[in-house]
Amino acid sequence: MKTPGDSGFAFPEWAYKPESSPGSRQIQLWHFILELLRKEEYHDVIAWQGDYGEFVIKDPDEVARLWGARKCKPQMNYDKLSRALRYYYNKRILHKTKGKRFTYKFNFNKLVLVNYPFIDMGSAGVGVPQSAPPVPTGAGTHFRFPPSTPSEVLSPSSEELRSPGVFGTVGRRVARGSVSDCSDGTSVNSEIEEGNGGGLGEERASERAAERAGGFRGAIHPRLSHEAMFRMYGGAGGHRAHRGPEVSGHRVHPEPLSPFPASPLATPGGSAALLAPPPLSPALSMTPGGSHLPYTPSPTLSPMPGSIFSFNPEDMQRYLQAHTQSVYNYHLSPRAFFHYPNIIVPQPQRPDKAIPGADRGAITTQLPSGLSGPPPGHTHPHPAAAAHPLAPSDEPHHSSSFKFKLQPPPLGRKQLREAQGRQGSLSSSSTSGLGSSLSFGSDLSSASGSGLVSNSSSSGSLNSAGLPKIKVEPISDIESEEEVEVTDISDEEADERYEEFGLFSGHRRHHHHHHPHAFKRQSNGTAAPPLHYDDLEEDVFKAPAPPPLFFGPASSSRGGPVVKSEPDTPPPSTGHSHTPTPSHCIPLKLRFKRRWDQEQHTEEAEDKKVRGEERNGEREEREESGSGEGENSPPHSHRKVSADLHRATAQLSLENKDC
DNA sequence: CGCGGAAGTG
DNA sequence: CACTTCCGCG
Repeated sequence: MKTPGDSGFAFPEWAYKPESSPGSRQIQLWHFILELLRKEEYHDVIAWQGDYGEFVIKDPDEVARLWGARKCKPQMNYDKLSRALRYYYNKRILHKTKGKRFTYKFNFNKLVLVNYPFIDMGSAGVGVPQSAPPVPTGAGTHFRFPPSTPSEVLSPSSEELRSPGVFGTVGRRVARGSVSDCSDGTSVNSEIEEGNGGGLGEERASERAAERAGGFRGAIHPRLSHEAMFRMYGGAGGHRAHRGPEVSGHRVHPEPLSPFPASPLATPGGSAALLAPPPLSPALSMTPGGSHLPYTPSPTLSPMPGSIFSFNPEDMQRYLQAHTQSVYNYHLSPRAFFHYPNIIVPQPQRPDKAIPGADRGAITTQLPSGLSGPPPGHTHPHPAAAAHPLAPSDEPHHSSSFKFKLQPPPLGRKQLREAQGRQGSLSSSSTSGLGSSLSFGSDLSSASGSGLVSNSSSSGSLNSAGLPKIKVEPISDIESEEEVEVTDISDEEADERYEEFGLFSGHRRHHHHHHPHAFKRQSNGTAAPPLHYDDLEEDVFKAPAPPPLFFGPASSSRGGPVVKSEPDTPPPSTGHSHTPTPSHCIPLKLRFKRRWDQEQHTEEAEDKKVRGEERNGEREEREESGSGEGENSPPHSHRKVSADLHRATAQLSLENKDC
């Protein structure tokens, strides 16, 4: 079988954005890896494979060599390179895919999440660079998706691209070998050329690929096209890896897993449809086969000159839905959803007997009938091992599953309700306690915002503004906790998922300084999966969710946004839901935190390390204070986060000076 | 092979 | 800071 990577998609271009920030430094390894991944020429050396964001270094020595060349470190070897990669674990940029040699997985979110609309929206106010105004472009049908970085992204020499027209340059950026060499033109480049025999610019290659894939390119502005966002490489299908075939025994996912696959559901004119393999959402990567709705939103172009992307609400809905499932499947903290305004979280389903002994439970997702999403309620009975990518022989002991409890949304229900109440409620299954549903009011974004959690599950639909809603059904009535069984999702996955939502993760700080016990990463992780919920937690909480500013009043006007709260929730206020209750922030942070901590204390291990790094940003001080005001002043954190992400995403410096 | 500490580098 | 180098451990 060929590796999915062949047909891989690439990261969105903006992911590569150099944005040489003030200290734009040298090229970073992850960036370099990304570069290699995006070039077809290197598919024999390194390629996307496996789950979303997962890539395999098919030829470690070669990769090391290339890296060494790039950095002018002739002594580089895989051992060293891998050490560097390992440092990324703590940074959460990468994960190791256990059981698969030379296989790592990007934590794409870390890198790019920032670019998500939600985030931007939210952060926009705060200082996200480039972000466009928080107002929805269209009447409410689209999400605004200002790339955090200007569209020019991709190419190294930003100047070139920077032309006012922004778009104009598409063609040009090309050549500059991204993988450039130490001395100009020589070493690495040459290698590159060798590989592709002609050296098409990276871009070019992509473009071609894109065209092949859908041929839609022309329709849209080049820069803004889907492709731009989610650049994909048409896979050359026939590659065969020279290095062990064993790599992926049987991958369930046909596709390449690169992080931002095109949307399957692309709009009619859209291209995505053309891509054969249904892309997985980044967030979903791990979800048991079939149980989740794989979906990646496909941004469409917005008319705005500033290159703003818009997401189709439906798409978003699907996307979110998918995320939601992931969350539940992988026991992500509900907090994750805080970042998504007006979303209703779908409820996870228990594994059921459907899968005897099998691994993970699949979750069924239901979309609100009104939505165009995926078929409601379809469940996939066979999420089992067979389907799971990792399941196979690689991991014999997959069976080991551990239980963890999902924490229902925080307790502050009252508060929550109140907060949310205004948002409208739909409710669906209500659970008593909160179950699972959260609704996000808005979040991080505005400083003033208040994050909301609704206890109840609500149904989702798009609100007038176009926000997607996801519904979550409560698994159990239990108020506070749910038990779910998950199979070995070891930290990796957990982390990952976690991170996916962790828009702002990155700086985590802990109150408790260190724990006596250090947890180490275990290899098959059944045992102690270190989860890093804290990150999210912190981040999430730090940023109080502001009211759904997204659309401003106007949008709300439409029918009521919809975030519904559970039946319990009293205030059905219909109509305009989003109430800006800025002051309303609920200091959920801790609440969640504690709970999750219990389960996740494993994380602490990392804390040690991370802590060191992140300790810097400690200004967390009174997070706990129940007072809501804390929430009001999130700007800093946001800003910081954004900056971080940006930074992360940014530095693509291709050029390298002489050694 | 993979991990991560420790020291060193620019 | 982001590695690079070295290394012991599993």
